[in-house]
Order: sequence, then C-alpha cells, then structure tokens
Amino acid sequence: MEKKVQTRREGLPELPNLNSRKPVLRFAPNPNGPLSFGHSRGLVINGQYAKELDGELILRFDDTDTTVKPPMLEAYDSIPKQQEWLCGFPAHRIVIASERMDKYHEYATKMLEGGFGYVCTCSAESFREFRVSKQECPCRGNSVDENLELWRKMNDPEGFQPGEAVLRVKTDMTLKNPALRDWPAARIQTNPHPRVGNKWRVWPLLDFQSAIEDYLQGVTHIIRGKDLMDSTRKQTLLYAHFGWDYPETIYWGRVKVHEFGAFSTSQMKRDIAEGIFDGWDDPRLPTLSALSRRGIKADSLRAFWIELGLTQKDISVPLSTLYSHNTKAIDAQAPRLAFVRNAYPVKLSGDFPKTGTISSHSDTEMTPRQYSIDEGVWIEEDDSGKPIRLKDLCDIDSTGNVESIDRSDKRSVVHWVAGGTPSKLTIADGQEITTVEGILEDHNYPVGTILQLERIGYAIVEDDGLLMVHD
RNA sequence: GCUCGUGUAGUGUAGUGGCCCAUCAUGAAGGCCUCUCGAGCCUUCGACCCGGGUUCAAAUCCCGGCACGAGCACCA
Repeated sequence: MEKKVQTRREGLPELPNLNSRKPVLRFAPNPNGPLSFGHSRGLVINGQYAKELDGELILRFDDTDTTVKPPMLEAYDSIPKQQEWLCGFPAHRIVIASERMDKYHEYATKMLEGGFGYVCTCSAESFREFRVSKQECPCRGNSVDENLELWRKMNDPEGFQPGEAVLRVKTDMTLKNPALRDWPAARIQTNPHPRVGNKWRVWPLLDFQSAIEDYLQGVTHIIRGKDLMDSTRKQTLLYAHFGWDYPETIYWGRVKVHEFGAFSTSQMKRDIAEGIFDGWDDPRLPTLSALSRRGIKADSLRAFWIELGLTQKDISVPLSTLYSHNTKAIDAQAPRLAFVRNAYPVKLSGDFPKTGTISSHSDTEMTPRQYSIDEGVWIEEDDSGKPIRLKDLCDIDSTGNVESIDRSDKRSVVHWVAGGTPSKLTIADGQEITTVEGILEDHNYPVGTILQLERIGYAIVEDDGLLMVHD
C-alpha cells in the first residue's frame, strides 16, 4: 500500500476578489517612531502580495494625531528605508496624510452638504450616554446650513475650542453594534504638527482619513489586524453614503511573542529618553533596527510571517521560530571562529603541530583559518581540569600533556584559541542584557559579519566586540 | 454589559462534505554524518474544544455550550 500524498498550499493564500486586477495594497503606520517587529507583518504580507501579483504597495503615514501620538520627524526618513529593507523593493507610492488635509476637508464638507454628517457639540460623556441608550443627540437634527456654519466655527480659532465640537458621520443610533453609532470623523487639535505646523485646526480621525484616502488611491485590498474589524464596518457605512464600493478586506489575529513583552512605541520613546535603553537599536528592543543589528535577515522575517499566514486566530509564537528561519539564512555564509569565554590558560607539552590551518566551514568552501601556537592555548574555564580534545589539534590530559594527535577516544571536543584578542560578547535575552568576557580568535572579518562561534552560536561583529545573534 | 471574531499535535500551519485512522514546519526523543552544544540526513512522538443535529459520509454544514481575543476613544 502506498502512502497517500497530500497537496499542501504553499505561501500566502490567494487574494480574494482579484478579478484579474493588479492589486493596490497599503501599509499605514503612525510615524510616531521607527518601525517595530509588530509592523513587519503588515509590511511583509502587503508587500509580498504586491510583489507576487505585480500590484502596488502604498506606504502611508497616518500622522493626523498631534496630541496622543505626536509624529517624530526622523520616522519619515527611517520608515521608507526600513520598508525597502524588509520588502526588498521600495514602495510604489508614499502618501503623507498631513499633506493631504485639503482632501479630507473637501470630503468632510461634501459629507455635510450631502446631509450624512453633522457637527456635534455634545460632550464626549453625554454622547456616550446617547450611544448606549440608542438616543439621537440634539445636534443630529441640524440643517445643512447650520452644520456648515458650525463646521466653519470648528475651523476658526475664534470659534470652537478643542473638545467643544466634533464632526460625526450619520449612521443609525439603533445599530446593534454600539461602535458604529454616529461615529466621530474629525476633531479639533491645536498642537502644532511637526510638518505642517498650525496650518490646520480640524484633523480627521483614522476611520475617516483612512477611508477617504483608500478611495482616492484606488486601494483594492486592505489587509490588517482584526482589531480593525469595526473600522471596516464604520468605513463601509461612510462609503455607502458616498456611493463607493469598499475594498476587499482581510484580517489577521493578534500575535504575541513571548520574549517581547508589551512594548509600545511611545513607551520605548520614553525609556530611551530616560536612558533605560541606548537607542532605537538597543538589542533588547523589538524594533526593526534592533533586529537588523542583531543579524536577523529581512528574508527570515518574510519567511516567518508568510508561514504564519493570514488566520484570524490569536497566536503566541516563540522567537525560536524566527531564529530557525534565520539559521537557514545565515549558516552557509557564517565562518566558524573560536571565542573562549572566561579564558583559562593551558600550557601544552609534548609533540603537536605548532602551526597549521583549520577549516572555517565544514560544508562550504571558505578560506581556512591559520593558527600558530607559542607554548599554550586558551580554553574555557568550564572545559579545564579534565582530559579533552582540542578541536582539530590534539588530545591532552588535564594538565596539558599531549596524548595523541589523532582522536583517541570519546572525550569531549572543545574549542580553543592560540593568541587571540580579548573581546566581549553581548547577549540580549528579552529584557536582560549580559556581557561575557573572553578571548576571540584573531580574524579580519569586517563589522557586520555574522560568525558562528564554535559551541556557542551565531554572533555578529560590532565595532567594540560581538553581539549574540542566536544559538 | 453590548457587539464582533476565533477554536486542528508543545508551538504555528494545510485542509471548505468523501482522496484525512488528517499536511508541512518548528519542537522533543533517538540514530547517522561531521574533530562545534552548528549545519545536513534518517526514524519516532504528538492534534480536529465539548455536546447534540443534518448526511450514506463532517475537521469541514447547522444549533447549543465552553474557552480565548478584540471593539464599544474627540488614538492609530
């Protein structure tokens, strides 16, 4: 009897409702800081579809909140670079919401003129009561002219102040889902925007800004977290008012990575300012710059997210899954080198080859390492005091007497360094960071080379030592 | 509380009524190879949340539980 072979879908699922179009996708981060691991999912998935289906990827800066999540100017430069690093191609279009404010105002006005939006002067608290009790608020009955006048007052510095008025989309106060009842579309913010200053006073909220921009850009497919499901429903109601068709929408569930605790961009920003972390690329942080510095390849992140796919399940994955992809990406190019932790000197006596070469990689062609032994070698303290085999050299007893050149028994094989240079290995393990002193075999590899430290794991060469990549 | 969503091996994932006593990866255990606790190769372990129903046939459809998650912001 033959074993039945099953066909298994590889890669991302087919994009629904494509109808032989070229898809237009978008990824819309808030530029209140550089990109993190969490953002990489949106970038990888949207980017991958755009690439595979010869479509377009729009990188959009959703920077319409100057109060809670004020934009960070450097992020407008760093995000496109990181996007290109991660996706392997630059975004086809870059859209900056704060530069598109005239459009959002235009459509806000159209909404008021069309009678499906209104300016609400209720307080947030009293509107919450209306929402819960399914009652219409008094402002809902404003005439178009009244609304246009109130809208003018929202935009007038002499008029409403922040919190005194908000623009709402008229849906239906009796909708089953409370989140959808006459949702807010824009509010007044007087903090200056780092890019456009005080040019605008009324700023759209995400659901309105994103909905209008997706329409203007011709987005065909929106792929995003399922926490935004209600956003889709709100925006669909707005699209219906305008007579537009909402893009096809796909969701993914929440991903928790155990090793990355709860990091938020704003919290990281505070902690860096306070000196708890060295910078955005501190190896303890889950930012893309930190991951890249730690030797995680863009290919590995792509493979990781594509493997997780697009299910709506909330999942929890260990970082070792990402590391396993990364090992495949780096192993063939990682020269082997010895780093002796807590170096312990051993004086060798007897006959052994004082100079020679050792392979740098058992599976690939790579320039071999050369060694030259004066009178002794360094081994790890943990390996001392017992008969051992110095890898690729000889068997010795606990005192350093050479017993055999060929491997004579099953004693453990340990790595060693002749000469070498004091160095340190930095290991970031979640929030913990430790440094191990040791002796590193001499080498000429430039900064950025990923090595495999024998019996330890992969590490990347930095200016002032080694940074652990992973086991 | 209301609303929405999800439940396949330890962790992820394939599977949309029969090809499934369920795929692949990772993990764990063992072996081979290799003078690394690396890579590669081989073997083994291990799952359809529970209860009903529809059907000749259900992981797949329906109903009810249960569990978990998210939304109900003048954040994104």
